[in-house]
Amino acid sequence: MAEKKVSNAEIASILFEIADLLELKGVAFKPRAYHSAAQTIESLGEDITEIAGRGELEEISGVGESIAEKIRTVIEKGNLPYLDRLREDMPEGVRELMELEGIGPKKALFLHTKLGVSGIEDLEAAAKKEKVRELEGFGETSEQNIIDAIAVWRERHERFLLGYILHDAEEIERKLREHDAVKKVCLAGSIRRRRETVGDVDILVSTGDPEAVSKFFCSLPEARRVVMEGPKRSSIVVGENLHVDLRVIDGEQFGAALQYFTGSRAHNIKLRKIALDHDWKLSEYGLVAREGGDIVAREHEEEIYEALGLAFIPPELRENRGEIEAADEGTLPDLIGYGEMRGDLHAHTRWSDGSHTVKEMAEAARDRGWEYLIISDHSAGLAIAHGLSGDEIRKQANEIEKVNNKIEDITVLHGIEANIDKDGTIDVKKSVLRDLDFVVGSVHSAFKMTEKEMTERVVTAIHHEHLDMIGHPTGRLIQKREPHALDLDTVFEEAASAHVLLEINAFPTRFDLSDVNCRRARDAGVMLGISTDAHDTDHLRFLDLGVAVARRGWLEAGTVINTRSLEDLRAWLEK
DNA sequence: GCCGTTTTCGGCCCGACTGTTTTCAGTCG
Repeated sequence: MAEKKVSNAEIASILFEIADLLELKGVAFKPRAYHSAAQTIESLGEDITEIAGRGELEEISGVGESIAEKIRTVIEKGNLPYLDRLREDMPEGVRELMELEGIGPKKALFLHTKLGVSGIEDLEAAAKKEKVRELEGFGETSEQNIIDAIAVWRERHERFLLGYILHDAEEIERKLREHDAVKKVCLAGSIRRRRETVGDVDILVSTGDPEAVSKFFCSLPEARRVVMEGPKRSSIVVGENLHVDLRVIDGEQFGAALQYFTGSRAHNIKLRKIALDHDWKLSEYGLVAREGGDIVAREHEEEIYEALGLAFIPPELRENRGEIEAADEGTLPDLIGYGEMRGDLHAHTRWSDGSHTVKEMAEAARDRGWEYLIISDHSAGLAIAHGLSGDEIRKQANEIEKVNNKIEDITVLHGIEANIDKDGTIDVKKSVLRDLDFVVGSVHSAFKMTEKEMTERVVTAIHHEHLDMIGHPTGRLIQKREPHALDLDTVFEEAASAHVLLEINAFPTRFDLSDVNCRRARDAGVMLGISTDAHDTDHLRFLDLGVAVARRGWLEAGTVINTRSLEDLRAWLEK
């Protein structure tokens, strides 16, 4: 009987809960320790069970003797008596109150003690009965704020997918840039770091006329609602309840503000500690001497990193995943650039479930300046997507040849996205595959297998003589479907030795491999390919999102096959 | 509970805002 493996997310969630419960109890400092350990583990590139197996838990930053012991207990026993005891001490539902904006541990406990509320539903009823305003330290306003916070809590529980909002955010940024009174403008926050999901959008501007710019911002046609409008800070709601905040920054402090608002929090905290070592302090207003307040750096972000003795850290790396240490040692990767892609490896047409013809897709790819486009429609096994039979694949070859004869400045290659069946076989005959330029194999069915079975399935496909790339290797859909059980270390090892590519699928719902898995793959010597999985000419723009994932995964151009010319791509595939 | 080119003990990131207060605690990013 297979033992259930504890995931990093589960361990992180347990540590987050301990942090919250300790905070509710009023314990000092420990909550921060648990919180910090949880954050690190949440974004760890390796399975924590593996690390525990090697006895190296305490090498994880923020994990010491005590937390390591608790992690081991969870892995071995599946539960944690320490957490159970904490839960007994703290009435159910109190922690839930902390999910509300404006409610922290103190207020949560106070509301529970005074009103007997346990949980958000209870609190809402009490607030509507005007019970909250009677409490010491509360008033009518804070009661209304609680009611509003509950409405927000109900409405926006999810984050937004980067790929679906980046374009709109950049449009707003562009409009601001074109405004006469705007001197500098830049996206900040998680969108600048290109996290796969984004909570809200932060835009920084410097201007000589804050009021005019704020007014312009709040009257943008995209603004469905103005949350607040002021000279320092304004906030609007666009699209499906996405909050966009504008912050007006003094031009001399722009670099410091940009650094600060780009985050991540964990990254910034570490930087501030380094600043302290120099007897400086770092804030959104600048890097300044603790005594006397002399300014060390503030106008440009680069100057702040330089002053701290660090190489400049690209925003995509600022997650406190070792980038500060690498910047200190001069070992940061020379990240793949957004302009380095030469073509797309995976796109669909009307032959299967795409919405454009081969010619239309080719022209759109050419207009992006690419050298090649691989058309890889679905195979017959995916009936729902009108997958192609062997005959149809041969007919498609004729069409592709015609398009190549007609269009200049781009080469269309003929590929297929074939299904990897349950037993690891590819659902297209070798006699057909042999004539194709590129073969992607993807799992599209029977996701619920054991890790062992799924790993065998994928590894069998990797060793198929015609297979070139595994498409969306883990099958996850962000915020929708968990990755299927798969031993990635084995997959990486086999892909590297079999000379098979793993895909970074840049479709906004996928981002598969993910940033942390890219980094693991790189470390295992795997060659990766970035592709859009476009089903529409407009989707070709997703390629840059894939580059963002790759950058967050510390990848250099050399480990991404489609930074290479068509000639070099073909040479690699020949091997 | 973690961590260490000033520490194995004594610190632990910074500043602003909000709502409720005559000086501040709590919360947020």
